Amino acid sequence: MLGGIALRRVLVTAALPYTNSDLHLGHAFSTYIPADIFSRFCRLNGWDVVFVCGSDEHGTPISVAAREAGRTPLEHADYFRRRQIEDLEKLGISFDNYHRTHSEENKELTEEFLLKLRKNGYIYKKKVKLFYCETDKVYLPDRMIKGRCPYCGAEDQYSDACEVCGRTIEPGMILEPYCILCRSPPSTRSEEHFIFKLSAFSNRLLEWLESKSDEDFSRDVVNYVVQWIKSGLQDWDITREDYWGFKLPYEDAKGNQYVYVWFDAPIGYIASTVNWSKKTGQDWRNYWMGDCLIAHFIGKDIIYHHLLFWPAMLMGVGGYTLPGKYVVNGYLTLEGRKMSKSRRWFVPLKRVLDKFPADYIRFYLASKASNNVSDNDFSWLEFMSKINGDLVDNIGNFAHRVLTFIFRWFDRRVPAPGDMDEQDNEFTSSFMRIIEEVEKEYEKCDFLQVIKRIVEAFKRANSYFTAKAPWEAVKKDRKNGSDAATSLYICINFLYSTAICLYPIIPSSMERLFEMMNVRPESWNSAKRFSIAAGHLINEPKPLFRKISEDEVKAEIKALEDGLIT
RNA sequence: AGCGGGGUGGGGUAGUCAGGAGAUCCCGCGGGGCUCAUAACCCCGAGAUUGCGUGUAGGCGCCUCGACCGGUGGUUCAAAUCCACCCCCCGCUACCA
Repeated sequence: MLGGIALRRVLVTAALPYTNSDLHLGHAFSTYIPADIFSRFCRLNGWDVVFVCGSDEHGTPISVAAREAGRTPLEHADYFRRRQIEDLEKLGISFDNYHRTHSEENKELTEEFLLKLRKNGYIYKKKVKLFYCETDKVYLPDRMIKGRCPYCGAEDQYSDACEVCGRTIEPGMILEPYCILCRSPPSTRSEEHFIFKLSAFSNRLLEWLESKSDEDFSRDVVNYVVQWIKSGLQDWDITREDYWGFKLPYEDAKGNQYVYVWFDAPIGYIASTVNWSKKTGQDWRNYWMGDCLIAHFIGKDIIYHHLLFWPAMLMGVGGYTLPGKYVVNGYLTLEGRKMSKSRRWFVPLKRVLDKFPADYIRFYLASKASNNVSDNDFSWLEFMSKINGDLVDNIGNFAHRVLTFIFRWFDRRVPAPGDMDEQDNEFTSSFMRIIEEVEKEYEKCDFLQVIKRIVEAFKRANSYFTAKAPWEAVKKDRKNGSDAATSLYICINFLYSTAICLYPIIPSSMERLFEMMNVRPESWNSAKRFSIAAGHLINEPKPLFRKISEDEVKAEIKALEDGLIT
C-alpha cells in the first residue's frame, strides 16, 4: 500500500506560489489540482492527512516588482497572496492550512536549519564575485544581467546561457554586460558568502533515490536527478546581499546578508504545518519527524530543489522524515504554444473561473495529469469536447436518467431488486472491478487513467441501461422485485460508487449529486459495496452539468489571439 | 551543446517498464435503433494496411507477390513494445522561484 506507511498518515504539500503574479492554468494543472485530488482521496480513505501550502514571498523579483509598483515587498507579496488565495479557493483546493514564508514560524525554522547545518559542518564561507548595479543599488543575479554571448556573439543574452547557440555561459564570461533595469554596465564586487555543502550529500542522495519504488518516485524523475548527481553536485550559495528575505542568523554575517529564497521556501512547508498545529492543537512533529508519508506535488521546473537541495537540507539537519512521494507534472502548453506572460499567451485562473465552473477545469486538467514530466496541451475546443462529451452527455446524462426514472416510476424510492440475470451480474462485477483499478490509479496519482476508467464505466452503464430497457419493463410491472426494479437498484448503486470515485476530482458537482441521491459520501470503501438500500428515498433530480457552447470557447480563443489577456 | 520526453487511423490520445493475431479511448464520418434521459443514449460500419494493369462500379487480370504504430538496420518463432543508428517536434539545464 501507499509508501508502505503503516499509520496511514500523510502530509501533502503543493509547491508554494511565488507572490509576484496571478496564478494561471499551468499552476492549477501541474500542482494544485493533483495535490488537491490526492488529498481528498486520502481523506475519503479515512487516513490522517494534512494538506499544507502557503505563499513564497522572498527574493529579488518581488522586491524589484514591488519597487516598480510603488509598494514595499511585503505589501506586494500581500497583494498577490490575497489574489492567489481567492483563486485557489474558487478552484476548490482544500488546504488544511495556507501559510506564508514571511512568517514567524518560518523564520524560526530557517534559523534553526542554518544553525544546525553549520554546527554539523555543512556550511562554509567562501569569497564570490558578484555584479552590482551602482544606479539601482542592487546586486544582480545572472538573470538580471544581459550581454553578448562569448561563443556566438548573439546580443541580448542572459548572462548564464545563450538562447541562440544554446551554450551555458560561465559566471563572468558574458561580454559587455548590462543591468536589465537601467542598461548601465554593472561593477563587480567580491563578498564572503555562506555556502551549503551540497556535494557532501551525493552518495546519500543517490542511495536514497535508488531505494525508492517507481510508484512513489517516478523513474523519469529519478533518472533525471541521478544524472545530475553523477555529473557532480556543486555546493550551493545561500547568501544574498541587500535582499528581501530573512537575515542570516550567524554572528559573523554582515548586516546586509540574507538567506536565499530557495533555502527558506521548502522550509515553508514545515512552517505551514507548525502554524496548523497552533490552530488545531495537533503536534506537527508527528508528520515531519514521525512515521508519515510526506508527499510533495510540484511542477517539473523545481525538481532539483525538491529532490536534491531539500532532502539534503533535511539530511544535514537530521531528525526529519525524508519525503516519501513525489508527484511531478509537466508544463501546460496553450493551443499548442508555450505559455508566456509577456506575449500574453496564457489563461489566468481568474478569467476561467469567472466563466466556467471550477469542476470543469478540474475535470479537464485532471484528465491530463498523469504524474508525468512530459508537457500537455490545453485546447479550448478539446476542453469543450471533453466537458460536453464525457462529463455532460456520458456521466451527467446517465445520472439524470437513473434518478429521474426512480423519481417518476418508483415514487422517489429505490426499488428492491429481484433475481439478477447474467447481464446484471456482468455489469455489477465489471464496475466493481473498475473501482479497484481506479483505486490503484489514484495511489499512483495517474488521474488520466482514473478518469479514463470512470468514463469507460459510464459508457458501459449507459449501454447496460439501454440493453435492460427498464422503460419497457416498467410498463408491464413496476413493483419491487421486477426486472426494472433490479436494473434501477443496480444503477443507483453504480451511481453512488462512481460518484465516490469522482468526488476527489469534481467535489462540488458530486456534492450536488449526493444531495439528489439523499446520501452522504461515506468512505472510499463504501464504493465497493451496494451502499444504497432498497426503500431509500431520493430527492428531485436536476441536471448536474450544462453544456459549453462553441461560441463561448471561440470567444476565449479570439481573446487570446487578439492579445486581450492580461 | 548536453540531458529528458515524444512522433500511433482525418484530428487528439492510451498501450512501450514485464514482446504474442497491427492497436485503446474520445471527437469527427456513414448506416441503423431507442424514446427513460440534458437534441441525450445504444448498436453496427468505414478509416490506420498492400505492387502493376484494367473497369463507371461490384470487380477482373498479371507479377519480381508487395503493406503494418517517424526512418533504416538488428535480436526473436513473434517487435508499436527490446537493441543500434538516423530524422523531426517539445521541454529542461542549479546564483530566473
